[in-house]
Amino acid sequence: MGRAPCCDKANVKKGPWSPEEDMKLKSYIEQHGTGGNWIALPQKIGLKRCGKSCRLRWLNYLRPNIKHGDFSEEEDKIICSLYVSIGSRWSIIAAQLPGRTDNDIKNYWNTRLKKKLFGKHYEKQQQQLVRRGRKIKSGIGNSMAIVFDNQGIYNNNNNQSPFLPKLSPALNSPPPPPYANYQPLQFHSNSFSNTAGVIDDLRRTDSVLQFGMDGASCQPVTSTHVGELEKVVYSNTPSFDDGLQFSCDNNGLNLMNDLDWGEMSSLISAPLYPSMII
DNA sequence: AAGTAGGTCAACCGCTTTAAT
DNA sequence: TATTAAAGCGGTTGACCTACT
Repeated sequence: MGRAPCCDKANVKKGPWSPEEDMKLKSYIEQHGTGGNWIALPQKIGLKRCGKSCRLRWLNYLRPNIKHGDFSEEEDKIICSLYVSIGSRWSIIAAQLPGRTDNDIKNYWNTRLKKKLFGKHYEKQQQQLVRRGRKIKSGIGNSMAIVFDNQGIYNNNNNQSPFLPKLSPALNSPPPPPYANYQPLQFHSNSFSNTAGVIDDLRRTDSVLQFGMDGASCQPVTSTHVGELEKVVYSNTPSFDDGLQFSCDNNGLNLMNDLDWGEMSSLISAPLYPSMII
């Protein structure tokens, strides 16, 4: 049995809010607050709206100091850098931008910023892939859709976004054997420093990312070492089903546990991410 | 001028998390 | 500690608008 609905669906109004409804909700909340109970609010005011709808309307439109309209260059940068590091956690991103709502930022990202950042080429490729009905694997966390394509590689190297880190020199030259036929992938973080060792087995098992280095078997990764992963990663196994495997250079990783795949994936910068269609 | 395609954004849906009991 | 309901959240939808043919 499903969960009970939060309101009587048959008796609530849906769709756009009228100015009268806005006024009722706004003036009530300004005078009395929400009372800590959105569900009860519409009845008190005499609005035929779901409590959730009232909450959304207030948060996204009616509450004071909401900023609408164009985003500044500075805001763009904040959104992009946060998206790259934490993915689509809009409420967290919105918390860094006073006056902006998560819904606004989400819409802005989906309709404009993504294109601005990734370019038209990326959009077109996505559309073509969908049209061709090819299988797109996008399961890396919830943040970035990664499409594997062993023919038409998307490479943003010559048109790189100012919001993303520069490619490491290694990405501009062919990968060394035995990865000559593999596609370079990139992890990035602000805290790269020295490099040491080689990760030769990196895989996801359930929600835990694991890798082994210098011939050692897979072990879980600690989040404290995430930032130390080296930039260049070569994919050799386009299989998400039983673990995505990479080989890569790394950076002094040794203690490993409790890094979930979402955290890891947030370190992957999609525009630089050549991929393979399976 | 009319029809169509694409873009935008407010609002909804349903799942997850949190808080109260 | 378990259960329940509300709040929070992100993905998706669809109405409206604009640009293009």
